[in-house]
Amino acid sequence: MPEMPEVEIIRRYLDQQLTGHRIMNLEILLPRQIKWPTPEGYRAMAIGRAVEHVKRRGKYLLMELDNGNELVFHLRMTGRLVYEPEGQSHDSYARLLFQLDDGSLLVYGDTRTLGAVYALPPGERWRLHGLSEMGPEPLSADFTPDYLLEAVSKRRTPIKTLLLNQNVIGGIGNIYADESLFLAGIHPLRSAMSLSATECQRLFTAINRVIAAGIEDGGTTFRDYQNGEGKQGHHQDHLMVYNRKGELCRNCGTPIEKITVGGRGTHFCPHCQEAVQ
DNA sequence: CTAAGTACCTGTCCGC
DNA sequence: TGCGGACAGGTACTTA
Repeated sequence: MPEMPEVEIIRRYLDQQLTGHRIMNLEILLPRQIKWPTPEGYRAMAIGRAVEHVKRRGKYLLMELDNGNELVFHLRMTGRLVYEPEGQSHDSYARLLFQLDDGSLLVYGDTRTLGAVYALPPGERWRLHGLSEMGPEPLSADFTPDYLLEAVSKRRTPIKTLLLNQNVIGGIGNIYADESLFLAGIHPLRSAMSLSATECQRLFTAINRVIAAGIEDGGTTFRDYQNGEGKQGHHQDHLMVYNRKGELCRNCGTPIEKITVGGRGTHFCPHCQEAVQ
């Protein structure tokens, strides 16, 4: 469900609420959500530890503990992390309950149970290839027009598919990929290597603008996404193409089209996004 | 190596 | 109204 902006919104709130608090107990309602180590090993690594920081890398949330261990969460499609000051879960799909030292509760909920939860000792991030091999993320110093140009130049895959490849760029998901390509005026089926330097520069700017706007608006909520307070985002009110099939382009009035690219639903304006070359 | 297909799950929506 | 199939903010694994 959440892409980088949504995870960042969750991170900011949890960092504020959890920092300095100690995990007193952990109730594991669905053991298979814990991918590493075993559920028992996970409990041993988490219980009794205080949270020092909540960080993020791409779509991963990283809770750094006072013994150097990290609790890692990837929410995939329907995962959510909600902080409950009153200590009461309101999630009918709660999978993990972290009881904190002040009686509050951190609830990991996940309808489709596709999310992945890990606990890592220091230096063990290599176990998570999705994390250790992730490319630079939008709005970071490593993500530059030159980097994008280089990444694009080697690949024949559709540009939309490349944007979703986390090893190339970390954090972009289906919504923000479609929105970025619209803003850059590039058709999602264009071969990555066919982009000119100018188009690459436009795409670079578009990605950063779209991701920043998503964060400013508190994320995008269609169905499942909620922030650390259990509230919705607002960016769905500002989308140009995503989930707007048949509706009129806000720029030119042409109906938005939906196709499949790399197995993912893909929305674009056939007028504003130039044809495939 | 890249690419495509499949698997993991449950809920919702659309068309018949 | 009821049913079946397609589809959903994602990634990892297998096969070609």
